[in-house]
Amino acid sequence: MVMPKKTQGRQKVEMKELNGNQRQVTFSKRRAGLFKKAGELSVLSGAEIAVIVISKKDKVYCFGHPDVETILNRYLTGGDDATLAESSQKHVAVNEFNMQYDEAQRELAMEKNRLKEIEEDVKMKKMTGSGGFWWDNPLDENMGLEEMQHYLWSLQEARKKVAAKLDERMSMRMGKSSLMSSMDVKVDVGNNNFVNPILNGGNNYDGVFDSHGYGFELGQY
Amino acid sequence: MVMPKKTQGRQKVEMKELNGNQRQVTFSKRRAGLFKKAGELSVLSGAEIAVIVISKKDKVYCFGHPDVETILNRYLTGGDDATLAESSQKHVAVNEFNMQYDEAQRELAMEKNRLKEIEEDVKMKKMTGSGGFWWDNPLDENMGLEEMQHYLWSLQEARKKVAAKLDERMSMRMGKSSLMSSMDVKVDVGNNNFVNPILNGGNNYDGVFDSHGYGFELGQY
DNA sequence: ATCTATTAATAATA
DNA sequence: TTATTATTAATAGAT
Repeated sequence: MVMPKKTQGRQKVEMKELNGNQRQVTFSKRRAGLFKKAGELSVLSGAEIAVIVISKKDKVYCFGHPDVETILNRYLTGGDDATLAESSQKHVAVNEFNMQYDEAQRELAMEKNRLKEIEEDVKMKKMTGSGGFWWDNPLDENMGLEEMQHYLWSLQEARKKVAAKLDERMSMRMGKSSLMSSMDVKVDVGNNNFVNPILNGGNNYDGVFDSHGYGFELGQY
Repeated sequence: MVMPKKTQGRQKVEMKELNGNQRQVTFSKRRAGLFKKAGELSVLSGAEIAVIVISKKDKVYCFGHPDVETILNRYLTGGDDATLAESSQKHVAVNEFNMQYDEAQRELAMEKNRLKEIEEDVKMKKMTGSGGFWWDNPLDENMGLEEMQHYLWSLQEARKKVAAKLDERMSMRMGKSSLMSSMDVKVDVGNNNFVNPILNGGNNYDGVFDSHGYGFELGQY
């Protein structure tokens, strides 16, 4: 006797923004999962971790071990006994990483497009069966490839130049940036009403998180 | 013929602090997993998420969408910040693109291998000095640099604002300021001696400093 | 909130 | 570090 399956089980999910109830449910489930993962990583590796999630409705949920504030402080100042100078260096470097990362994005996109063209070119040439492979053809028909090679080489050179100039410019500009300007920022902490401690969902992990006393959330979704 | 199992497969792991190499490996793997989860949750639910991880050796790793600073600011102020929003909004689009970075990274790796094969077959062809292509134009890289510089500046400003507010918060909580004085510290950017920020994988992507799409790492574990 | 059938993450291994 | 693969863990869909 064959019992019909009770559910289809987990289905593969596209990584695109969900809507309506599905988004709500997924948000809750995965947020819980994320906090659990953070807690586990913290325990297993002894690392300090803070996770801040702000829903589309501006509700704030967060996890932190030992607690969010401490970690943010360490993040902003660069660690235990680090000076701000050091931390600033780190931040600048981090930003450099990000920028180079963004650049890499463009490169990636371009390379992928380039490849696609090449692939199609190859496919077409092969299908025509004009005798020999496409890369044995005269130069004019190889232009795509030539460009590609040149492009790859250029990319390498450009990367080096950008890295060098970026470093150079940062030294010049950032060296004299006004740090005090931010002191004018108005601080408004009046509307921070912390509420109930986290308890990431009703899963069996409450014990661990609660006993450690880390994690809490602000409001509800 | 029965082949002995190659591995025992994943084993359930006790939730206690690991040591030595095992901790190192687990930290890397799970940290990557955590960042990936954060990115997925961000995409699926449209939430803004920041994850900060500080290893036992005080190395800072973080993930943020749209970026850490913006989220910390929102967390600390409990509201939207027009100035911040504006400065980081520009990169939201880029970050959206970053969402698929992990995947794209693998695709790129594969495509690069294919490229290498192709190149192998045309290695003999000479590079004709055709007069240069658009990507050889130095103006392009300069423009990118300007954009990056602006972004860098924005993030720096954002960081300072966040730092000021966090300090206020810490003052309230602990009755003393831990950051205020440090705001005077001179920032020496020219000295950042960052060593090879590991890239994910043995791919040739020197410009990429994070394997999760939208985060970045500081140093090594 | 619960219950499975699946997919996804990852511990062990090479 | 990177790749494989056997398992465990997370979770999508349905109740």
